[in-house]
Amino acid sequence: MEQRQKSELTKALILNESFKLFYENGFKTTSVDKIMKATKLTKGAFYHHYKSKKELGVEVISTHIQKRVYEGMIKPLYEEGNALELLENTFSGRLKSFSIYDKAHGCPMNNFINEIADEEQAYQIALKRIIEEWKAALVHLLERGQQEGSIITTIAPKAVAIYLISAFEGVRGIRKLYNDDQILNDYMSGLSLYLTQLKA
Amino acid sequence: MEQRQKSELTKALILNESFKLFYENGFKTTSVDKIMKATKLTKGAFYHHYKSKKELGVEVISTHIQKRVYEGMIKPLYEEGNALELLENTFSGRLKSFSIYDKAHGCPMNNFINEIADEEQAYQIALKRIIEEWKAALVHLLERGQQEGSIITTIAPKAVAIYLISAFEGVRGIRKLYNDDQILNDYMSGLSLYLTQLKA
DNA sequence: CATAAAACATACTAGTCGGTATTTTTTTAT
DNA sequence: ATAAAAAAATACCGACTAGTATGTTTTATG
Repeated sequence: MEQRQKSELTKALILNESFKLFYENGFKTTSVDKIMKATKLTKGAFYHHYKSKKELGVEVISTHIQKRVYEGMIKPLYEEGNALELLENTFSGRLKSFSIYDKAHGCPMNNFINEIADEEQAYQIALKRIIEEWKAALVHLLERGQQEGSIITTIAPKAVAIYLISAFEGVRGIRKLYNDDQILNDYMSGLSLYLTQLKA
Repeated sequence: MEQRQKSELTKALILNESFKLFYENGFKTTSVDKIMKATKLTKGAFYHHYKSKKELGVEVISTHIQKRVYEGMIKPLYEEGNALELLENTFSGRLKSFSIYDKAHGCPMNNFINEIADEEQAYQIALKRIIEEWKAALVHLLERGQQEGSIITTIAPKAVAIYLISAFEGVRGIRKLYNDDQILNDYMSGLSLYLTQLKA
């Protein structure tokens, strides 16, 4: 196989396996050994491609996690249609699409934020970038709704955006404590209510 | 000193120091050694009072953290006065009261939830108890508001309660990514707006 | 085909982890 | 005073940690 291609394939393998392990067991307690055991490669291979575990952590965030949030929560916001319906469909729809596995382990981004964001600026910056991208998409959509007359103009889009993101990330954590979806249903009722009140 | 008193003092010391370290550095990466170094006692003393680190973790949650949430977010909800004002004062007031230290490290409960709730049922149960107590207080207050005619009766108190808790815990995490309070101000605007829309 | 570089493997370090076994010190009850 | 029990200290275990040093194999290029 071509060298460059092989290298990229290996890095992708490491990224995939480490994301999975970070998601299931947390960042700190997932050792480089465990990751490389999952890839069926060795530690030598790891330190050939990454200079440290920290570098891997940042890359997992800025590629894998960023992409995941973008696909699930940001991209749908740029579609056409009624702004409030789009919001409800995106937030509720995402929750409904989660598997038991996803529900039990919460949001990968939120897990990172709460586990390591206060320990290393590099993580902080990479995570902040995702939130900012998400916030920008929400603000854009809310402003569009206001311009189109479907959303009341008395609200500050930025404030609503932060409140929406906060509640979503919050409930993703809280769901971990329960063994059923009641809490998610309550959240979705709460969300629906909130959005209704934004209707012009 | 009386034996029983001394024992309780030592346990309290261990609880205090471990809470602080868990809060600052996380549960998993805070070792028993580090905790006991902070107490200026030894590992032998620790395992005399606790049978495992897990037992300590559960006790930190069900005493220290439970009490902290109760004092800051639950107890104030049972005071007299307009329900919506009480809600705004409690949620916003709490955020405003946080020190830089508190803001940088997020919510101790939320940190535990996101770090270890999916790994051990004992933690899950202890944490769930806090959320349930909080939720019950919110539901109680919202129902009172409805009865008194200050809150619209078209909303489901349980759903609003979960949405309020989720957003609060969510923003406590997200704040970690920033070095200023802008995000908290946005959250508080969003909250204020939300509560206004519940007004009868 | 030779040579260099990239990709990966092996073996190791010094330190940390939760937990245990054993001993010493302190306190309490008689 | 003394024996029993509680509190705490000391020393240790095997497993694990991030990272390094030094090999070997594979691939690209002259």
